[in-house]
Amino acid sequence: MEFYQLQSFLTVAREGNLTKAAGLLHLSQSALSNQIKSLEGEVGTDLFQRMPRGMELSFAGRKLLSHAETAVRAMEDFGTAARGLGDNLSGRLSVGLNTDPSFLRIADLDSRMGAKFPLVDLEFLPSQTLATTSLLNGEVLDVGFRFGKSGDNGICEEWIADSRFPFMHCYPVTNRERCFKNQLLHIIFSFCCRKSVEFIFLLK
Amino acid sequence: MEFYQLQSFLTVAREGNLTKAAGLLHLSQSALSNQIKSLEGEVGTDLFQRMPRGMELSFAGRKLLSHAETAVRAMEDFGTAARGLGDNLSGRLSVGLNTDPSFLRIADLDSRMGAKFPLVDLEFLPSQTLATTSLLNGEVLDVGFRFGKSGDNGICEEWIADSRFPFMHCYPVTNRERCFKNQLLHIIFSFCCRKSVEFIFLLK
DNA sequence: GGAACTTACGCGTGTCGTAAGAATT
DNA sequence: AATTCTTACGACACGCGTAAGTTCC
Repeated sequence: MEFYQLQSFLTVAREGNLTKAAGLLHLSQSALSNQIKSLEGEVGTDLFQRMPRGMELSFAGRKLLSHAETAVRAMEDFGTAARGLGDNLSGRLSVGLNTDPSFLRIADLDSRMGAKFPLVDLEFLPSQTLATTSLLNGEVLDVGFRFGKSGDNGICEEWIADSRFPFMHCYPVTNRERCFKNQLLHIIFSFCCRKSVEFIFLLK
Repeated sequence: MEFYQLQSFLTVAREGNLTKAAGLLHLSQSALSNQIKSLEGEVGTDLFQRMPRGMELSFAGRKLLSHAETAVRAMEDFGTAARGLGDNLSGRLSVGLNTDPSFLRIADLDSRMGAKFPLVDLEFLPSQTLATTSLLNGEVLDVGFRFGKSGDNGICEEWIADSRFPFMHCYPVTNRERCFKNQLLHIIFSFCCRKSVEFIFLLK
């Protein structure tokens, strides 16, 4: 029984729909379906009733929902506490800009990052929407903006135009070597979350 | 950042010693070392000071300890709540006995299991200590007692002679098909935990 | 030498995504 | 036909253990 399973459980319960939940979690339907099934296996009971129109919490699911919520909140608290004392972060992070920096409010991002993380060196490079993907794959960029979906697999996309932008769920980079950058990206995501822009934040 | 990492963090912090913690968690030194290092990577700071005599919590580690404790407790609460409503468990579980059932207090175990899980069919089979391992591997037994260590890899052993028997940590079976039996084994473990016996409970 | 942790490396399990299947509207 | 969830399957990443390497007592 792992953290990600409980997160998935909550998301599916909240959305009442596996497909939508999978989208929010940046997961395929089948992967999420398997996660839930595996959790149900460990619990020993079904957590959802499979309806023709989606997933509805079962009796056991309703019973366990609050426990799952507190557990997930506690885990997230650990994460934020950890990130809170990471003020000694340092390093370089290359950000690709596909359009006018002022439109992307880069100055704002830069100053807020600089205030909070003086040792972090943000490097901004121009990168056309169509070039961003390959620059990410070539390790030239760590992260970048683009217009519209890329479709490239292995790259995590975040709509920053959507008001319900789930930046709590930006955990695409899991390999150990990138842990450092992961944290910075967490922070950048939280800065970049805004409602009125129609591009995508890319992360390999 | 996953549940097992926080459990490991707590155990190492409590023991102040990676080797001993690895034993309690049924893990190799190196695996645990990697877990801690990976967690430190995500957190962005060292959690321990590596002393010649063991691991000592760093400043950040002390700061995060309480958060980790509440998170782990919350996750465990979820697990116990889940197991609490699993009273409709049913199925068959084969238990190998290497010696006198009365010495193993099998009647006690059986009656308590029967009271709590009337649909669970416990099957007790004789199995010499030396035969138990192969019977487990041959899927004849699901679990069995033996004297002393087996040394067979892929089989999880639990000392039930030790008063500090960590039956909170019996999570060796992870593949999906065995989830059901996993739960029963959890329960059996909690029943079998006693202080004055000198054999080992085997679990493939 | 012994006890501690880290690093290197091959292996296996589990999770992922793609794609096809089943059920319902 | 469209939407939903499940199943099958190949692929890859991650965590594991063994064993060698380092450091300190």
